Amino acid sequence: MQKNLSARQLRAFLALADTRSFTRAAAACHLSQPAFSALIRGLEDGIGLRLFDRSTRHVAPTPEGEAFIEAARQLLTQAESALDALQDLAALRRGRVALALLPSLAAGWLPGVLADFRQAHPGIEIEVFDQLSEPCISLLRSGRADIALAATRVDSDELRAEPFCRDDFHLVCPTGHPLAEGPPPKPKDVAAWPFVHLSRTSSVRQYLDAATLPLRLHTLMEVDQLATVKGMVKAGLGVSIVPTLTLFHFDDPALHTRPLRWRGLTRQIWLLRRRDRGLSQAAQALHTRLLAARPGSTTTSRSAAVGH
Amino acid sequence: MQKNLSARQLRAFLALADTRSFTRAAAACHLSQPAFSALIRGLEDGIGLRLFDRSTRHVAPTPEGEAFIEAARQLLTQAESALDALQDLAALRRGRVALALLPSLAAGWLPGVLADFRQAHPGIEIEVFDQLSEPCISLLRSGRADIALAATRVDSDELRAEPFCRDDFHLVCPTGHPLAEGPPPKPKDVAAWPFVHLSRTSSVRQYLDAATLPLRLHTLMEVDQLATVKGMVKAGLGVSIVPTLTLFHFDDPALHTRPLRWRGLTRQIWLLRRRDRGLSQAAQALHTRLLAARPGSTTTSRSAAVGH
DNA sequence: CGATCTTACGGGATTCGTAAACATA
DNA sequence: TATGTTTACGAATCCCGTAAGATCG
Repeated sequence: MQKNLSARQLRAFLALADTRSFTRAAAACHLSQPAFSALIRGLEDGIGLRLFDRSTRHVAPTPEGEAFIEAARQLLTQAESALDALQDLAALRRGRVALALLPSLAAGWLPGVLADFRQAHPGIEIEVFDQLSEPCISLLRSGRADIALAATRVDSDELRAEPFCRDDFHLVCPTGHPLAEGPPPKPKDVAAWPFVHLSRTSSVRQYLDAATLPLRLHTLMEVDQLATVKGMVKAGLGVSIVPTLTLFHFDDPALHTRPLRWRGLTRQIWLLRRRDRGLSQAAQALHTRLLAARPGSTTTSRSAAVGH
Repeated sequence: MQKNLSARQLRAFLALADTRSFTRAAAACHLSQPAFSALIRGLEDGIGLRLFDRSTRHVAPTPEGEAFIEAARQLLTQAESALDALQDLAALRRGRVALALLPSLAAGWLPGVLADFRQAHPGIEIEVFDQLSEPCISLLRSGRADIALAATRVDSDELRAEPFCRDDFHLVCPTGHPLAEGPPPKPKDVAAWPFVHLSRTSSVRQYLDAATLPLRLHTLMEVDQLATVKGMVKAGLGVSIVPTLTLFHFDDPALHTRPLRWRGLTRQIWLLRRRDRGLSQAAQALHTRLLAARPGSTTTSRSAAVGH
């Protein structure tokens, strides 16, 4: 039994049931009256049942037609609501996107991007996982995140990595500290001072160790949070080296920061996505914005404006 | 926004989501693969959103397509169930019909008709109102009955009457009674004996009075129920005259019945329907059977077989 | 006889299937 | 290279609108 049923037929049926006139219903459907008549006949033929009693002067639903009115109305409503929901997604009026990224990006750079994004698409729910690279990748693998920005390149069967931005490092020392002035400090210069390290779980430590080899920095202590680094350095206990992206933590008159150009002392941030699943429209839109506002891009985003 | 959505599109969409292959889904839809491809493209264009990510080697729903699967499945299920319900009505597998008719018809003639009808259409619910003509017509007017068989002709704006059958009258007397034999009795013959009348509320009384004018029958008593008439006559208290259709009440060796051919002593039974509303398929089917099995028709119905 | 639904019919759009081109693993 | 999707294209079908016909009040 080849049942085909179209939304137009349902709309025509309801229009006829409402107006009880082929002429008026045809007008309501923007059709000529004979075409409308054929549409109704097609519906009736498809069902194998007469839905309207028509004499030239009077049109009324048959008892069966009457019974179908409610069902048709409901059906059409649901179809339209389903399509509306889909079109809301297409138009970015609704949706959801989950982003996993490094805490440094999440705190300093992301807020401005999201502010723009949210203003453009207020209906889209955003979930942010501000985690280190490893958890970010797990979130992506498990499907809880759509996109990840992490310092680890993972280009596997499941995941696809593309370069996102580079992150340089800055020296942080108290204002007036000897390292704050003069020619750009070398590893040996920094090694002369007590150094506040970030914990090993952060990828930063690995970059530092690699870039200072064969020298070893003079470790004063290891801490987990950048805020702690700031406090220690500000108190004059030592100096530190932190990624440029985290500099917003150190915006303080008592502190001085200066860029370092040591060989190898730069890290790559990768944008990671699942290979098996495309991005939702919302994720796509956010992806576009992330790229447009990537640190170091020429496009001035609100994040840059706020940052300085 | 001209949303048109057809069941074929939904079926195609679901087939593709299930099989994840244009080729297999096209086969499932009995279409060539390019035609199927165009169908999907038409759906996507109509929505304005890509529903599948396809590379030549892999087909998978986009996140939005994924979200639509459930809605589409539900929509299609409901559409099919609505159509099935309608086709059940068309095929007389389901439905409902309400018939209002005189108690005499309801008890004697109707059961056989309904037995046949029910056997042919077990899924159709039947409601019988066994009432006198007046209530029958009220039921029809109020819409609680689809068809009425009554002794009153009502041909108004609302109701349409067509002749259904004629009903003659029989004399009822005890076996061996003088009126049981000899030439057909005339009114004056019957007037010589005590007579058991049916109550005035029955139309029978009016026909009797009219047919015996200017004579008046010798009224012994008035009762409401035919069973009471039978009891009285059987006890030898008097004789009576009853419609032929009620003769099944008097099938008793102690009683004798014989037809009367008095002028005017015949009543017309009318089949009444609403003028504003067509009959449902179930009512239509019953209507056909009522006519086919009408008393006096050549067609032998089960009612006739049982009646004798 | 007038309003309204149905039928008839020519033109245009849609949709089909076959065949060739194209793309990815 | 082989499998599977898209594009190209001619043919059949469907659908629409105009015009004529039928029917009921």
